[in-house]
Amino acid sequence: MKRPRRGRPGKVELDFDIVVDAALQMADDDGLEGLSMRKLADDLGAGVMSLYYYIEDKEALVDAIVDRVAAEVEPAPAEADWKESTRHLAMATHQALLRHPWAIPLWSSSRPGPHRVTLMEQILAALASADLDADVVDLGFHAVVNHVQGFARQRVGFQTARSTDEARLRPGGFDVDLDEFPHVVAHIDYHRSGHGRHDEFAFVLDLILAGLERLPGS
Amino acid sequence: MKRPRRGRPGKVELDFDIVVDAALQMADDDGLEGLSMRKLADDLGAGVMSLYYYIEDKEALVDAIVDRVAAEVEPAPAEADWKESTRHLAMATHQALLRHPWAIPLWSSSRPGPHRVTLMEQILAALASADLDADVVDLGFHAVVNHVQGFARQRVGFQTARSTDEARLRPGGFDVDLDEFPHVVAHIDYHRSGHGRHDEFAFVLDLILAGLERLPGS
DNA sequence: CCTAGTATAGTACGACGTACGAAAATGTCG
DNA sequence: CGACATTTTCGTACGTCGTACTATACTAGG
Repeated sequence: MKRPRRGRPGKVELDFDIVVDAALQMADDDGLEGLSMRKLADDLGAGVMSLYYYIEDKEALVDAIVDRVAAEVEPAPAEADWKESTRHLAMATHQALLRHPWAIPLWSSSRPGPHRVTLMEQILAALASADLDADVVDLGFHAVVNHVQGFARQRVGFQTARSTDEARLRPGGFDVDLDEFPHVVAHIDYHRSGHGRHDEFAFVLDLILAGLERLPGS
Repeated sequence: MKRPRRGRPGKVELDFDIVVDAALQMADDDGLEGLSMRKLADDLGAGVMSLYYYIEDKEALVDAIVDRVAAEVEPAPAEADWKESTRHLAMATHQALLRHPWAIPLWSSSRPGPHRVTLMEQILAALASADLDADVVDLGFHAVVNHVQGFARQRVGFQTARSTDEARLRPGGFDVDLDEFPHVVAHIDYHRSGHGRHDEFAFVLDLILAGLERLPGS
């Protein structure tokens, strides 16, 4: 059934998608810095340089797995109005980023692939479908995007700093005496106590969306 | 005048601050990925391993130069009210990040040093001095921080993508056909034409601050 | 003078991304 | 059927990186 292969036979048959899938899995397991070409090839049972037949270089591979994350964000239902659509897209993006925390720092920095551009298009289209000035659309777009990325970053940042053991084990070069920073302590406690925790993300998101309507542009 | 040195003499006298200063300079010149221990030692005319007498490892060094950036943010004048203070801190941070673009991705991810904690404290203190609920203080803090970081990232992102030459020279693994994404094209054009350019950062910042007052908490 | 502490470095190891080019299969054409 | 181009795989090797280990040279204190 398997159509005969073309080139020189290897231990396994490779493929762009196979390579990217394995890379995504490895990033999910070991983080971004745990993703190396050599380990990836070993995982696949292939030679290192075989990978380079399908990808330009490691940077392109990383771009590809980031775009895979963007592909996980499902479009909003067709009948949704602009606010529901934007809300849906923001929350779906937020959840995708939490599933792949290594992607958070790359979300806006690396070159966007087709799926991420599609996602941008959907958000912009949703905002444009409201009766808002172009200024307000632009503003709202960045507000939403910043909120998604900023919140995700803060969330995983606190997550890793949560286990006080690790924080003590790795005091770093600095030992900041927190007693001198009462507001910072209060802020940390606020989050620790799970105060805004329930769904702060959605709450602030709705504030942003509601705020857009109030602006001069309707 | 120069007090006699203690240890084995090297070609130059080292020091924590000297090392960090040179590292900061190198990051400013060549970016984060251009900062290597070897080049840093060469720059200083010292041996590579000499650096490790003053710093734990490269990560700690990076933490240190990020904190230097935070140190460049001057506190708000004492007579300013909460809104003026927050505004001042946000804008000063924004400008510091634009002076050191390599620091933007690290701003929230790496372990905060004393100066960054001090900056957080100042922002939180400013917000707390207003008559706002704790919820609103928390919300406002993250809104401001996200805005600062998100805006800086977007700014330098567009800056590098600005020269259309480079964007064409490096088409990457993807070639996204922009014709299918009219809203994205419009959005890019909007920014290209320098529309919101004048001081969009401050404009949106003021919107955020004004929005905080309107919330149930006064 | 001797010992402890301080400061500087050379060497070497393992990991990384990847340039280069050889090699083995299949397809096409005479 | 044979010659050649094309497609795919991969071994080797180079340069770079962070840094563990160790040796060394100086000063201060006893």
